[in-house]
Parts: sequence; structure tokens; C-alpha cells
Amino acid sequence: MTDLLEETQIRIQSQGGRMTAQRRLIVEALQGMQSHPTAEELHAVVSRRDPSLHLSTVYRTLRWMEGEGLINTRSFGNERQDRFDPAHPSEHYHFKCNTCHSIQEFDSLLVNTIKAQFELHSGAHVETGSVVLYGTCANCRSKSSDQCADYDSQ
Amino acid sequence: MTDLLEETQIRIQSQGGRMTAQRRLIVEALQGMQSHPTAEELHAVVSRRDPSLHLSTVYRTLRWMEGEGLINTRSFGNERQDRFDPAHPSEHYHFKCNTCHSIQEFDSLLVNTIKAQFELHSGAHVETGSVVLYGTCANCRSKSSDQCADYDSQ
DNA sequence: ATCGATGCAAAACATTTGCATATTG
DNA sequence: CAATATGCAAATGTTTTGCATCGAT
Repeated sequence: MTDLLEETQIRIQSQGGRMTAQRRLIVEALQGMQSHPTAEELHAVVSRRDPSLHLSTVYRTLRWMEGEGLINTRSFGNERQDRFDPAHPSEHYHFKCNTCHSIQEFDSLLVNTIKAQFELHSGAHVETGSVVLYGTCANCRSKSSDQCADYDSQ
Repeated sequence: MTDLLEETQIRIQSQGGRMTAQRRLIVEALQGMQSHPTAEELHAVVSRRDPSLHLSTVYRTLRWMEGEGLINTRSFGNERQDRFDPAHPSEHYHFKCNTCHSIQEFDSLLVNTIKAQFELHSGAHVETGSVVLYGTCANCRSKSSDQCADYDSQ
């Protein structure tokens, strides 16, 4: 998947859908912000360009893209809201900083080993896996602990 | 933690709290059902013994236990509701069957390796990790595919 | 012109909270 | 008796949905 907008175009047309200004804004915004916004965060961004673009349209577009496999929906830690993640072709995993709440992606071949081990001892067939690590990111570690406190909201 | 009810007793008393019939029912039910019930599933169980026990009491008890570290709150897959997991002393991981939606626990030393690798290449400090595998459990695999379809609700 | 997408408001759903009452220690 | 926990109802926050209207093809 080279370009999310382009791929979205194709999917829309292939089912007689319509590319609207709203959809374009939403997909571009999602591409533009790295990391994994909530629907509201995404809405805040697109609102700057089109203040009348409604939150429900953001949700509808995101859920449709999810159904198309263009994005993935994830819930981290104890956050109440869903986060939306452009669906990279290969499975990847996440680290979330408990201090600044930023999310990093990473990959690890060991997850395949974990899957294989579990399949072997349980008889299950494993299709996908989610790994989320929690801790303190390098950036927050380098700050003094009292500075970090300022970031510890939400 | 040998016995959840016993440990809960101790925590309650150590802070001038009170062991009520409701709390006892909730903790016993949580111990009794293996796996990871939602607040509503737990409420359904305790309701059979005390129909007037309110859902909000279940939530309040569960959240208090969570704060005490007696249980963990988890959200699996795209489920809307939280699930509550008696906090075993050591970290453990989960497999969820996409067909019957049952949850199995497992352990793997490899997760520590994944953590260490990520720490090394990112400079972060990793405290905890969550791993959830998804697929088809041994039980569902042994059934024919059309039988499985009956279980595929929600 | 047609049919799909949007904005809006209301519904749905999970969870939390305020408060009067009941219960525990 | 005093303080804590409960039941209930109402509030909160997130996501979904019905419907009249708008807009893309």
C-alpha cells in the first residue's frame, strides 16, 4: 500500500461509492499525522479546513476504511477511545509511553515464535497477534522526573 | 496471592473498609468463573444470589480492586466492554478465539526478550507488556466449519 | 436525475457519580 | 453511633444511527 488516499479512491470506485471533499480531508489528515489518532483528534485536524465536517462523518469514514482493511482500530491501555492506525502491509507492534502517551511502532520476529509455540502446545491456529509494551520513552527518561510530571495528564 | 477473597479481606480491613455481602459475592464469583468476565457478566452471576445487587456496585468493587492491584482490567479485540482478570503474581498473556470468543492464558519467556530488544534499540524503559493472540482454538478447529458458524455471533 | 454521503440530532451503550438510605464495625 | 457501602437515577463520554437534504457522477 503505497498511498492511502490513492488506495481509498480505488476501493470507493470499485463499489460505486463517491469521493467527497470530506473523505479526502479525512484520509489526507490520517496520512499526514503519524501515530494513531482518535476520531476526535482527527476531527480536530480536519475541522480547521472544513469546520462543518461532522464527527459522525469522521466515524463513518473510519469504520468503512476499517471494514475495507485500509486501517486498523486499536485500543491502548486504559484509554476509553479507539485509535486508528493506517494498516501497514505487515503486522507491527506498539510501545506506549506512560508519561507522554506517545506511541511508537516496532517489529519483532520473535512474535512469530511466540505464536508457533502457543499453537504447538494448545492446538490452536493463530492468525494475528497484538503486542503493546508500556513504559517510559527515551525522551521522557532524559527529562528530570519533575518535568515529566507536567506531561502526566489525561 | 493464594486466595483472592482472603487478600481482599486484608486490604479492606487495612484501610478501615467493610466486608459486605455484596463484595463477598462479587469476589467469590470472580474467583469461581475462570476466564475474564465483563462487569455485566459478573453481575449476571451474582444477581442469581442477590437480585438487588446493582451493576454500579459491581463496577465500584471492581474498580477499587483494580486500584488495589487485586485485579487487572483488559480490553480485548474490538469488544466495547472492559474485562476483569484476577491479577496473577506474574505477567501473563492471552489468546482469544475468533470463533467461540473464549480466552486462554499462556506464558512465554520470549516476551522478555522482545522487551529487552526494544529497550536496546529505542532507549525506552519497558515496564509491562500485553500480548494478545487471535485465531481459532483447538476446540473450534475440531468442529466442522458449518458448526462453527453457529458460534460466530456478536 | 439518481443514489450515495453528509449534517444534525437523537439513540445506544458502557461506565461513573451524587445522594439519600441502609449496613457494618 | 459513626462512617462506609449500597441502590437508584441521573450524568458522562464515546460511538452509532435515522432521516431529510446535499452533492457527485
